[in-house]
Amino acid sequence: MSEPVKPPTSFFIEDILSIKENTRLNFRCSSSHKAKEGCAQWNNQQCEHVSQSEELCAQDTAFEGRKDLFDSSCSSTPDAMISFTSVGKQKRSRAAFTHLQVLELEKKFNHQKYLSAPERANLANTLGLTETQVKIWFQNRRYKTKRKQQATEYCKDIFQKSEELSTEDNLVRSSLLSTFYKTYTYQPYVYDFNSTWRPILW
DNA sequence: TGGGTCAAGGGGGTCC
DNA sequence: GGACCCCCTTGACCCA
Repeated sequence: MSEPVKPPTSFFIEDILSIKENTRLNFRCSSSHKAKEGCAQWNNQQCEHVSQSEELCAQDTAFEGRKDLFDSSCSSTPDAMISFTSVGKQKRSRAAFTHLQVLELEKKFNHQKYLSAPERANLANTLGLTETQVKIWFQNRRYKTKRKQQATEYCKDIFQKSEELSTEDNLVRSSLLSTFYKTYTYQPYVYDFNSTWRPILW
């Protein structure tokens, strides 16, 4: 039951896309996509962490991407988004873009934060998504980037305040601020951006 | 089982 | 008034 291990080879996104064009019909499907979603999420995170090194990300995931292209268990189209419960009630299901789709979207997003209508149509056609899906993805992606940037700036500000509190009277406050800074890095949305530093839920 | 993630829903604003 | 945007929420899914 041991499969031969294929040595990794280098290739380009264009190569993958050219394969995809030949397998477009297999790219659309409506069956279970959990494994693909997990892979897409992983890839998305990887791409964010190395957003400035797309080639590394591409190489790291391209082999899996090829497997995706030949795998008919993916789901990313509106056709696959509505399933039905036993009582016939419509149940909304979340489309999971393949990591290749996410990779290309991220690549485009790194290049430009906004798409014109023709660019969006072209990208949607290339990736086998609808224009609405591409538009919404870019909207969500911009918002996500903005939130992360806000969190980062807020962390810096708080950390500076904690650094400035060096007198003995402020040791407690300094300690609290430092603690806050550390926790905020991991739970930024618990806190209120708009007012003085305080947890929203306190 | 609670929390994180993410595609999609939807309100409200702007622009042409 | 349609298209697009930001912003926030919802619902499905995954994981520790």
